[in-house]
Amino acid sequence: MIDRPRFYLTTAIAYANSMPGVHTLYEVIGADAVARWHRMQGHETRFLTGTDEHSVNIAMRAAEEGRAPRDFVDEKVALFKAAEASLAISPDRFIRTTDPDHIASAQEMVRRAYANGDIYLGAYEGWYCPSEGFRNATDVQETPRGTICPNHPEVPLQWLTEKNWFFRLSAYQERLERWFEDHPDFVEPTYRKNEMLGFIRQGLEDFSISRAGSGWGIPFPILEDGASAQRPDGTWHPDAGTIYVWYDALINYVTGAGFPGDPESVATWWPADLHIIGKDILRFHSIFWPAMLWSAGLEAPRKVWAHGWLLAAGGERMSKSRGNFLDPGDFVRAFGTDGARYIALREVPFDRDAEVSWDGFVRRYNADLANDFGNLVNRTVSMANRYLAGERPDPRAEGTSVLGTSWSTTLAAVQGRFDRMLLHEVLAELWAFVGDANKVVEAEQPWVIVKAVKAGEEGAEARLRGVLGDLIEACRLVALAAAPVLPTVAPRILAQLGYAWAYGADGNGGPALLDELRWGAHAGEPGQLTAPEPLFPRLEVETADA
RNA sequence: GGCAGGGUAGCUCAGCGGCAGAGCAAGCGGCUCAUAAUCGCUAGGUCACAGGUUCGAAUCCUGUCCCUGCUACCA
Repeated sequence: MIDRPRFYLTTAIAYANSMPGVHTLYEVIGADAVARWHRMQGHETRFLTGTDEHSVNIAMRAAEEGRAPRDFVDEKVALFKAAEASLAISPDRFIRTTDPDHIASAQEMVRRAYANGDIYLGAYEGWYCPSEGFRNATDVQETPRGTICPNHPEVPLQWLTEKNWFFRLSAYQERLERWFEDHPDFVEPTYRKNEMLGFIRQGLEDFSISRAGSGWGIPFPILEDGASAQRPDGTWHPDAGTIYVWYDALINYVTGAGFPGDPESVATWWPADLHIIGKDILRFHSIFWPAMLWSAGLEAPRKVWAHGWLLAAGGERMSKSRGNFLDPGDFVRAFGTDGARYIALREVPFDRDAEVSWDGFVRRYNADLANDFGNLVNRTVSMANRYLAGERPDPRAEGTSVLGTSWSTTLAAVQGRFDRMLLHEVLAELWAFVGDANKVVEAEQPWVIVKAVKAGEEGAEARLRGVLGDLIEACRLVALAAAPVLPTVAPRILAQLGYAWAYGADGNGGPALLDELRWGAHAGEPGQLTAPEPLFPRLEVETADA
């Protein structure tokens, strides 16, 4: 048990069938910023992300390359981990659905649902592609030659019936409606919640949770007669089939909390505070998932947040097959770890889709990071070095400083936006304050004051120290408040200002962030600034590529 | 088809009965601490289209045209 607030958040697990794109990592970047925001506040935080590795599709892709599925997904997982490392993503656990504890977890969830009477044998029917398995009715195409699957147009589809286990979702209809009513913030943004409510009210059907055969998946733990499918030698009976990939995938969130082997950990970490997911899988997370949990005697998560998407020019969804794929390697090489994170979270509202472009990214980087903030830190450090020999003066008292007054409203707004998951607005608030600081430099003109100091004018020295103290404090506060988004640059800024960095690489271990974010929190402590060093080198405008 | 959301400056968007706004991009000027930076000013709009309600409509109502999302087992 822990004695401080805990926060358990997850991303969706990424489907390990190809290399990651920036549009996929956007969700992880956002979740990482939220995780760091909680860690820096001193909350006991658990941030789970990972990969979804089973399914007929993945087995097929591996077979196309003549490789074993495990070998195939290992390679994809390495690509995801490398891309996340380059973006300073800091999961407390990177979970894979092929992990042994997850396999045990998914099987236990099936057993519990069975014991609760929520699982029964039925027949699943649909269009079956010999290469890809059952296909969604909306994905198949009618042609003169018959019904085909777009990925394998040469092979006619068969209408097949398969004996499967079904989950009694219909039994949870009323409870789900009540849950949505009693927890109006369960799904956000609100318009997404309304879509889900509409779906529930249409009437819920049971869904299949197993597939026949011992393919690439977690062995279904129960035989048709209800007996355990595990054989004396520990292997699983192939006749039991496998757990259908959705029933497998969602369960990673309880595995990550320690289910089922560590009840104390589950008591600490479940229910999750937040699942951050894409809008395309909201139904599974907000309707199927709570029902699955209730069936197993567990609580529903506290919040599901459906974020928007990065769209290419013309509003097209980004994907590798459309050729508008944005490679995370190019992205990080161009903008740096922190620049890439900032741009992604600033250019795309966290609650909506947005069209993005390489030119837009460059403009945003130059305007916000190189010019407004990077240059503010640079000119501030430079002036303190030049005019005060690098000694750090205190800021003026909050009530007597324009910036001190402005900061109190900024901080309140930042907190509110963070708590409502509006990460783009968090940054907009902070950068409005950066603009205030740049205006203060022009209004007070330290280079004029310093001449008055040299002329021995009374009060000039105090004025100079006051202005520079305010500017240094403004830089410290913005760096700290933006640290969840700029985790590697923030410590460098504090170092230039003569402050030690008190937090670990993942944001854990330092003083409570909200104390640090008080105007003048370190007044009276002597400090020495270092030589100025550009943080975000300005980029030349490039023509669109990537 | 049904339900929901949207169409406002070159770009991204805010405003949602009371003088059309912000940021970026563009042009001009100031300043020199700074990363060709920054500060100020300017320009830029049939608020998708047509009708209606109102003293007054980007905002409310009706219709039309576009765009997007949801409408169950690819994940």
